[in-house]
Amino acid sequence: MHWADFTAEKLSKERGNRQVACSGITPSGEFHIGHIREILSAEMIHRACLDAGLDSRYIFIVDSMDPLRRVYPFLSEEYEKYIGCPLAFIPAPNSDGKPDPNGLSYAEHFLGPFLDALAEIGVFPEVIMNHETYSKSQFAEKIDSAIEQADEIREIIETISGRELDDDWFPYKPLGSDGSMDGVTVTGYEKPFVHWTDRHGKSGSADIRKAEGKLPWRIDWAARWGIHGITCEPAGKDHGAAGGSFDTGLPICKLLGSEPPSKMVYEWIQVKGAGPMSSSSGNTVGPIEALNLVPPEILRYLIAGSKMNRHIDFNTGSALFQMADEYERLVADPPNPDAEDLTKRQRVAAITQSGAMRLSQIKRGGDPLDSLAGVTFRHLAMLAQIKTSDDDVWNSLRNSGHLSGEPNSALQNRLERMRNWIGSIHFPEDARINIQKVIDENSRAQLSSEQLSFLEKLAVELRDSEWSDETIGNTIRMTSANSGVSGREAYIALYWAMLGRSHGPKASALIFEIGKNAAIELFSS
RNA sequence: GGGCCUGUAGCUUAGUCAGGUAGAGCGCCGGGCUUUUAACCCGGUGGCCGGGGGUUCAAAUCCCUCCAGGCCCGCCA
Repeated sequence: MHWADFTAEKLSKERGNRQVACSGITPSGEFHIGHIREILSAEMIHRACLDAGLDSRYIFIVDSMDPLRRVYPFLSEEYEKYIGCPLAFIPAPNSDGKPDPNGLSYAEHFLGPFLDALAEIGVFPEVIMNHETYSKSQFAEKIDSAIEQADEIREIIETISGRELDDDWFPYKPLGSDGSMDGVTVTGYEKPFVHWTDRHGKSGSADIRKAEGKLPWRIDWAARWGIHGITCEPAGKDHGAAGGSFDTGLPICKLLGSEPPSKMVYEWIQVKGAGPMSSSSGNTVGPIEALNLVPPEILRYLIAGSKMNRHIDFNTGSALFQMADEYERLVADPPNPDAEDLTKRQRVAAITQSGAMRLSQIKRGGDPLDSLAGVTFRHLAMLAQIKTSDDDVWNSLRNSGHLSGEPNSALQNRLERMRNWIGSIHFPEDARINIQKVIDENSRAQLSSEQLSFLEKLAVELRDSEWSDETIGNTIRMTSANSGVSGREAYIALYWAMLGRSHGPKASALIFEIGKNAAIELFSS
């Protein structure tokens, strides 16, 4: 069974009909591909719950109340003064990394493009800005409860995480006079006010019914489970470590009077750049960038097709061919769990694969066949490189029998992404078609004298040839017959001459794209 | 130091939770398509399931142990 369906079944038994799946991310900077797993793990479980007939919601909590922790490399020094301030209350950086007082908040700034990317992969969460949950007083009861039971919570955190808390530790962090929660000391509590003095010597009171402070992370997380009735929240492996925030969250959530979701941990996505630059610069791949290269259903399949506890190598190099082709193959020839002659294992595998395919669809319940491009990624990569216009690509596919009529949106989408990919540093070099200007020494060494004379003759014949795919093909055949080289040898010679390899895409189409003068120059060189 | 995960064919892996004769894709090899779209079709090669021990009629699967690799653990989501 697919992990999402398995989880849905488990949730149904444990928590009944009403389910709330949740993701949570701090918008401290650009979102990256790893966040896609956070989102999709929960969203796919949500979909599986719906498919199982459960009443399910999917919420995405944006940790907008979290403070800016440090001045990140993409920020200017001016952000120094905002350290410790909630991301919802400070200005977003402009293109120079300077605070832009007229723009969006820091949190919104980074969230917007991410939500756009999510829409492209068919994810439409209920977005909850955590600072609003604070300002709408929804945290108040939990905060009061946490303060009243501060000793118990301290005990839980110290015992389970093995961490020693300071003597002045308090389960609520008020904002000081400058809006920062750094350097603020709690001096007392009179419901609903937490009294404080800050590092500037000023004192004041934070109303727990407003966004004037927040719970520390470990308590915040535990509290929100209860506030939103969350039944499932897959967490990154960093939370999953023994004594981590998941482990302390479970008892704290109960202490605050709610039932926590059961622990669920997903592995991380690692970016192994195929391009030479990514290893040195170490830059991450953003979801928007990823979507420019990878068709959305295939990005979903990356997550759906991997078990939660396995790390994923996000590879925009040659592995992308493999992943895309695997998806294509599955859609074209779907596994049939009902087939008679399957062993138990094969049946389980078939069910799992069907689930992965179902969950990979952009639209829930969408027909996988609608996402069938009908061409392998590798083949499309070749055509995209030798055909400059999309119409020529479609024509070529019609000629080869891959396409009848007009391309569907999935195929158009694939080609668009493919062109982006080819234009990027991520496209694998060995798939790149580099047409030689002259026959290099290495290629020449591969060729017999007959083959070389064939090329010379071809150059002459082409001079008077009409410039069409078909005519060029005929000219090749005619010339090879006249030169006494076999068809096979002739083509091999052409590929060595054009590409420096023994194989390649259809030669006549390639010569057509090279153009008459360049081709003649090449073959007579 | 604490903990998690992984180790199955040359490569990527399914199957491990619910034990029942090791599956797939890629690659490779051979053949076909009346002489090449990196296409397509057919067939084939290939694995003491990391090592060892235990439980069982039966172990890739459960238990113990060892080896190897990856990762997480600063109130930091």
